[in-house]
Amino acid sequence: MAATIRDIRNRTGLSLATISKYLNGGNVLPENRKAIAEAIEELHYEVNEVARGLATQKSRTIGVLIQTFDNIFMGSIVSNIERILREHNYGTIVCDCQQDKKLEEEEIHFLLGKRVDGIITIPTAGNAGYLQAAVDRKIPIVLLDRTFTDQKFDSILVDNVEAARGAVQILIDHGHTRIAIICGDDSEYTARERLRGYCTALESANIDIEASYIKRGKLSTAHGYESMKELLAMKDRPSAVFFSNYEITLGGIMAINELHVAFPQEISLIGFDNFMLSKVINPKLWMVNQPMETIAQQAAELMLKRLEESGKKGEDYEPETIILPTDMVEGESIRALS
Amino acid sequence: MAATIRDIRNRTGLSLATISKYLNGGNVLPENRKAIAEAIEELHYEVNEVARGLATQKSRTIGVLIQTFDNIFMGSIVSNIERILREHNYGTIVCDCQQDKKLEEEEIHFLLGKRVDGIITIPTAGNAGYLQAAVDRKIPIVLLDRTFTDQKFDSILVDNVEAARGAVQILIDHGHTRIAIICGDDSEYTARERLRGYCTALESANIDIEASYIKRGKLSTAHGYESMKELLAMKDRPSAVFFSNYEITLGGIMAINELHVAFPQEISLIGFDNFMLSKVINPKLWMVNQPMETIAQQAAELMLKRLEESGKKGEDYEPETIILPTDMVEGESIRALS
DNA sequence: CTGTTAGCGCGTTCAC
DNA sequence: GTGAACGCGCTAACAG
Repeated sequence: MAATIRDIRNRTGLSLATISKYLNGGNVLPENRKAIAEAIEELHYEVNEVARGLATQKSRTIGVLIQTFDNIFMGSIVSNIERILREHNYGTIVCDCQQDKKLEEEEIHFLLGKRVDGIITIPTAGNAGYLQAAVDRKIPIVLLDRTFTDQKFDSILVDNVEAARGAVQILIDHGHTRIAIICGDDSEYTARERLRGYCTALESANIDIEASYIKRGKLSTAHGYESMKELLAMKDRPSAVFFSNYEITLGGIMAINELHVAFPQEISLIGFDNFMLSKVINPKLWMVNQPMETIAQQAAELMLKRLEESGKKGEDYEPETIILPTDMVEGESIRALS
Repeated sequence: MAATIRDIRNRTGLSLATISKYLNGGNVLPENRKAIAEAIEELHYEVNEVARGLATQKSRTIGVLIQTFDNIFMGSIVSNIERILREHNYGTIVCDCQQDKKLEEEEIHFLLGKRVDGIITIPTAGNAGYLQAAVDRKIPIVLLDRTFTDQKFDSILVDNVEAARGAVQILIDHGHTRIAIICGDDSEYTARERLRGYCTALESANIDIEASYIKRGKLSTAHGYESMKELLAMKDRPSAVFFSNYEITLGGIMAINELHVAFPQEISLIGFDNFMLSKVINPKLWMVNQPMETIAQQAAELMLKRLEESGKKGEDYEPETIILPTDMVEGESIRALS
């Protein structure tokens, strides 16, 4: 159906090699250039990237494997990665594994089957095993948001410890000492880090860590919701709560609204990762904000760099770890205790 | 680097055809099956989908072209489409054109270059011109959320007129007559439809349509924000406002919060498309809700159906239009006037 | 049921 | 600068 390079040959009388050179920016006589350009125009010719991929052993496609699509966080990251890669003429195949480790490994094979030139992923699994097939293929891999301890990869992270420490410090600065955290469990890299930041802040302020103020569980709206309710029901309830991720923030706010608890009057709050919420909730929520665009940009650029390298020099390189700072969005959800 | 079908031949002594048949589910002797399976295992063989694509002239990849990634609406749709297609062994290449018509057309060519087997898209442009190249290629195209008048395509739509009519009717039922709408301008298909629904509701209740209560502009947070402020500043300000899309709802709420306007006491509100907001805003927001999962599912399934058909029968088919109903999420943001 | 032989559309040597 | 020939990895007839 679609025109091929051969149709252009028939139309121009030139050889395949000449046309190929034209397409790839080689030296071609001006008159021939013109003839080819015209033929392309008239025949609506478009390079068949599949055939080109077979010949060059490069698909000019990057696989992006994330945990879920269902939050604005992912949308922003995927969107930006996709945009930057496309500007460099790379396509993006996006998969989400729905937090399922088995699916996650399957997706890797799926992407490898498509012969992606590289993989950018936000891991769901706790270790790098599922990536082995990709590692064997020696294609660039860039990890986002979390890393592994068992194997080194290029990684783009945020400083989770510092982000959490900073959030708790703000509460301390406002005079709070009964500070709770709702966070993920030990299986979650980011949860471990953020909990560490929480503890660090309290310790350096000489505040005892109260186990019942630490609510661990899944990184879900439900966990945020339930935990917030439990905290509110305590006899010696905390005066401030740190929601340590997006879903938890959402769930926590839902519980607060449902129980008609006024904040910051009755309880002080600081959330995570939910810039939209901070604009829409009344009173405005204090919030730790991750630099989504920067994360995406760094990931895409590191990937492009690796792709370029692997064309030139030897295969091996030293994995890089880029740690980005978070920033704080001020709100009105923290009450100063005298 | 990676093993090919030839390596398996060398390993098993069988021919390429036999191995190919094995891979494609043909009849192969049990002993040979076993030998091949073992070789695949040991060599870590994975089908090269690029080569297969060249041979079959099918990429088993669908292009999804959307306007933007930056709202949860898109995330949900893309996520579900991707999941369903993958379950049928199709990959998905997602592009967003950032509401830019020129980019939109470029993306189509990009996808065609990748030889996608079909395209699912939420159009940005007002007419089907940009799709011409894809139409010429005779690949299935499914439109989401909006259609064109100049050319017929498979389309998955929601009943925008009825959705808007229903929203305004709720306000009327609560005794409101000074009802404003913040919506998009005439260039937007959905905006036209929703405005029609608004007018229909008012007319059938014999309420005069007040031009100053109709705020048209871009489908942006900024437009929602500015318009809401303007409405609140009117001498004869409306007693109720219908936010007719996601961003507008967001912007409207921001304005309300900023000006510390109490709702529903001072003004009644009903929003669109922002399920998350409805859970998190206090008091709960009334909301028109689009069935995202169903939209995505219908789109993916229609695409799969077309792909199957084009394998069998003739090329042509009669475009289908599927119109889905919206539903209403009750809240506490509407005050009953006596 | 299995092996042989052509392509699929393009990139890439080499000679010319 | 240009042209012919081969190969990328796989599928699809057709013969056996």
